[in-house]
Parts: sequence; C-alpha cells; structure tokens
Amino acid sequence: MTDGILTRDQILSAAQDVLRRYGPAKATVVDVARALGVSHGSVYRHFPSKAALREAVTQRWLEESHVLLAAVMTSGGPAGARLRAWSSSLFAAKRKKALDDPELFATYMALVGEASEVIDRHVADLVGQLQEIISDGVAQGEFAAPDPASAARAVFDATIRFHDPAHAGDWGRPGIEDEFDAVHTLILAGLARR
Amino acid sequence: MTDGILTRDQILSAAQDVLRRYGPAKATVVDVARALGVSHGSVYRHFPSKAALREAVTQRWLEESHVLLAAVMTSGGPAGARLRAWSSSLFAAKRKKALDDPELFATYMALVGEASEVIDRHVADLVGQLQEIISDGVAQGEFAAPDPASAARAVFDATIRFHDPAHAGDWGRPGIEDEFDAVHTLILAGLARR
DNA sequence: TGAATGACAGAAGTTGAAATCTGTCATCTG
DNA sequence: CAGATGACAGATTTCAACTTCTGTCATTCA
Repeated sequence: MTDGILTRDQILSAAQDVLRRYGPAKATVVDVARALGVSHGSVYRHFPSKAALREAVTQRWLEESHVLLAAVMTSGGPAGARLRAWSSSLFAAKRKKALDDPELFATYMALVGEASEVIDRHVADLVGQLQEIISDGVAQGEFAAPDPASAARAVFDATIRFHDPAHAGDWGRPGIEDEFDAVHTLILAGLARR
Repeated sequence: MTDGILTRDQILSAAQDVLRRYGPAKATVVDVARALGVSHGSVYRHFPSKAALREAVTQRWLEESHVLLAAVMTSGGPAGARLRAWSSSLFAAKRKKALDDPELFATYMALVGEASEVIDRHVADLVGQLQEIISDGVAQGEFAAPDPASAARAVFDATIRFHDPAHAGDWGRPGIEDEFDAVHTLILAGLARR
C-alpha cells in the first residue's frame, strides 16, 4: 500500500503511469493495482470498469488543454486574433501531446473510436469556447454570424484536420503549418463582416 | 480459363469481385486466380505484387468519382454554385461508396493508411479540380484568392470531414448535412470578393 | 462497519505448431 | 517463344490449447 487510504486520485495517477509505460493495449487493471500495492478488487471499488478508468484518465489529461485554451480565450484583443491564437494553441497542444505522450495519445485515439461520453463533452467544451469568441466578435462588429453556435461548430469542423487524432499522422509533415494558416485565413475571411 | 487470353482488365474485375466478397483482410491472390480459372503465377505476370493489384482496383474505383465530378465542374453557372455542387457531389459519392460497397471502401481506407501513390494522385486530382473552379471564380470577379492553388488546398482541408474515409463513421449521423452546409457557407463567404 | 482481499467464472489474449499465402522461377505448352 | 504453369522458400495467417485478465462477491481485516 502506498498509504493508509486508497483514493480515486491515486488510482488515476497510477493508471496514467501504467498507460504511459505499457500503452492502452498492454496496460491491465492488475498492473495498476500492483503499482499501488493493492489488489485489483480495490480498484473496482472506485471505478466500475476498466473502460471507466481509462476514460477518467483521458478526461483528466484532456482537461489540461481546456485550462490552457480558456486562458487564451479570455485574453484581450480583437476576436479575430483571439480566434487564431485559440485554434493555433489547440493545434499546438494536440501535436505536443501526440509527440510527448504517444501511449496516452493512443488511449485517447481508442476512446475517439468508441464514441465515448468523455470525448463528446470534450468536443462540446471546445465548441463552446469557440462560440464565445465568435459571439464576442459579433458583439464588437468584427464578425458576422447569424448563428454563432452553428458557426462555432463549422469552425471546429473546418479545422478538424488540425485537432482530430485521426489526422495525427499528418501533423509532422512539412508544410502542415502553412496548410493550417491557409485554412484559418479562409475561415477568418468567412467570418468577417463585409 | 475464362477466355483464351488473360487481360489486365479481366484480372482487375475478378479482383474487385473477390475484394467485394471477402474484404481486403481475407482476399488472396489465389482467390483471384481461382475466380479466373488460372494459376496465381499468371496474375503475377500482369501485376508485380498483391499491393499493386489492390492499388489498381482502388484506382479504377476512384476514377468513377473523378468522371462524375469533372462533369459537375464543367457545368455552367457562377463559380460559387459550381463549387458547392462539386463539394456536395464529392460528399455524396463518398458516402454512397461507403454504404454500397463497404468492403471496397475498407480496401480504400487501408490504402489511405499506407500513404500510397494512388491516394496522392487522387487527392492531387481533386485539389486540381477545385483549383480550376476557384481560378474561374477569380477570373469572373466572384472570388478573391491571391493564390488559387493554396486556396484549393485549404477548401479541400476544411471539408476533410466530409470526404476523408477516416470520418466515414460520422456520415450516417443525423445533422451531418447541416454541418456540411455550415462549413461550406463559411468557406464560400471566405472566398467571396469583398 | 466500511474498506480491502483473493478465489472464481467467463472473456480476452497469447503462443507455437500447422496451414496457407506471396512472390520467384525453371519448366511446359500451343 | 510468349504466355501459362505449379513446385518451392520464406513470410504470414490460422487454430486450438493454454495463460492471463476482467469483473463479482463471499469472506477477512482493522
């Protein structure tokens, strides 16, 4: 035992370590329990299933990005610049994760393939942040968007190549930055009031 | 033997049938040869490898879309309408293929994962068609695009959710049409001369 | 009494031997 | 002699026995 009492957070940290070390295909609940010096039954007291544990780890991992992006979002300046900074940060954050933490990223990718609750919330969260920026831009007369919610979703979809893990293989290609710029320039022009 | 002489085209058709029936994971060169009533050595006289055969089948299959899209592209009317019709047709064609021919579509998806020559040409071809429409629009004063090639690539990337097989799982979702419309409206606004 | 355990059943994954497949090529055939 | 064949080596896949894992729960422990 690492300590007298076993907490949800301890389990999450241990699970994250195990996932990082072995990857989603090899990591087992028994491994996590062993890392904590407890029996695997104890892990099941805190999480109903291995899937739930995996999801909780991924959720915590994704929240790092949310915090970072929220900071960019609330920084001052024109909405266009903030939108660009936000998208650019999202791309950079995802790319960094894919590179720095390939095993956790693989866990995240597996989760995407399962249409999980956690991913849906992650996406809804991101689109919500986009919507705020766009609404701000409309309020300030910088953007024209009859339906900011739909516009936010459209911006999210149009930049999907630069944040969806399905395209992570492209993120190392030369020229990807230019392609991101071209897409984002097109989008900004599309939002601008004419 | 199906006939006195074995042609490349006969092999392609037989291979397509076999792929359709068994899927890319199960289809073998021996199956193809058996379907033709020849030895598998004869197939290797026309194709250097199983991979080359798979690629040739996929290429032929993808060309159907090219022909269809070329027709849309050269139809009259304003560039904006043609661009929308083109994108819309591409989306519809891909979705139809994914639904009607799941096994051939799986073959195509596997090919995408291998960064093949055929896919690169397919993409270059499509972006080329886009570029023509955009250049036309610029010439007619309808669009503003300093670099039509880059703009074409940006339009292709921004609509990737609606033509890349990695997202085929989303194509059956309710609301996908609206999402396509929202993205495309954003893009058209971004291209329009102001 | 609330948290932890570990034995257990059924599911999932591993392993290694056997079967099949890919790609080559010397030989055959019309 | 161009085109087809089928035997062959090495690579890959299949299959079934075996191992490990997941999730449950009656029991133990503090």
